[in-house]
Amino acid sequence: MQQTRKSRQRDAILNNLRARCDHPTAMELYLSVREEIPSLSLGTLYRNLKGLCDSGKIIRLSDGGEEHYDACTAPHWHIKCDCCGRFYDLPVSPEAVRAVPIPEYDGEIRDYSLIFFGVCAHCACAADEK
Amino acid sequence: MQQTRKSRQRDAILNNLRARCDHPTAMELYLSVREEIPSLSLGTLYRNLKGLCDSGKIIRLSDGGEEHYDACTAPHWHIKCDCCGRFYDLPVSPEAVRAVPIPEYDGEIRDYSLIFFGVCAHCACAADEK
DNA sequence: AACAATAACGATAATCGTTACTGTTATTAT
DNA sequence: ATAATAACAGTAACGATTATCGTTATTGTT
Repeated sequence: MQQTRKSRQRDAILNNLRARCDHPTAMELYLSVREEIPSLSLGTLYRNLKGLCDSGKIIRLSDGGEEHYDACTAPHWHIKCDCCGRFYDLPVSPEAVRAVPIPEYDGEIRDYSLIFFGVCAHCACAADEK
Repeated sequence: MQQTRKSRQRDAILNNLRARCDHPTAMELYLSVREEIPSLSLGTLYRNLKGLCDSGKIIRLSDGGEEHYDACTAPHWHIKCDCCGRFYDLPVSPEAVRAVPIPEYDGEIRDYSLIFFGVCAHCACAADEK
């Protein structure tokens, strides 16, 4: 098993991700953490992101292209802008979370991923200006 | 704009996908369609999959790794097995679909993707046998 | 039916996000 | 302090997807 020892790199990665409200890609996070630790290797970033996901400290957001990462593990959903590709938080009440019906299934359902798609306010404005 | 002319390759791809109940990856589909058209190029497959997605004739299922494709466009959800990685249909009633709460959002929500995760019946059985 | 325009093709190279490998460094228990 | 090894930096490899390019096939027009 891994990630038993502490490391400055992993702390910096997790702290950086926790301090931001966007949902950066690995590269965006890499460039940002490099401002603090210029020697950070991309392999180290990916290795730690994987470990942090496995241990449930961060969440991976998938939609075909690059992965995005989120350090907020409280229940909330996301919207991805069809236009700019960014992920945004979509705060939902606990009641809404509970309202998602868990289907009958001849197996075991453990979790789900719910991502909305649309146009963010920023991109909608940009379109109006044309 | 593209995909204005008909093509034997695209028809074969779409028909193949419609005839199956699994949710194949591009490579799985490629190998299958090649049995009908051995000269089919992988580039042609990807180009047509993209076009078919854009025109809404098929659906792309994303979860980090390879993409999976589904020719069923009627509303239904999916479960991905944590164990074998396969996607399965999860038929849901129209009422269940309507039960998903659309959050308030300062932009425009157009669609959503809901994927459940768990263990399929097949993998659960395999685990029991150990 | 022949022709011209070009969408679509097959083959293959390039791209790019991610993972694996290798020798070195840093953490931790003894 | 020492030894064991997790974790690192640097870099090569991987794999799914996309782009390029010369050729083929479809389609509207003579």
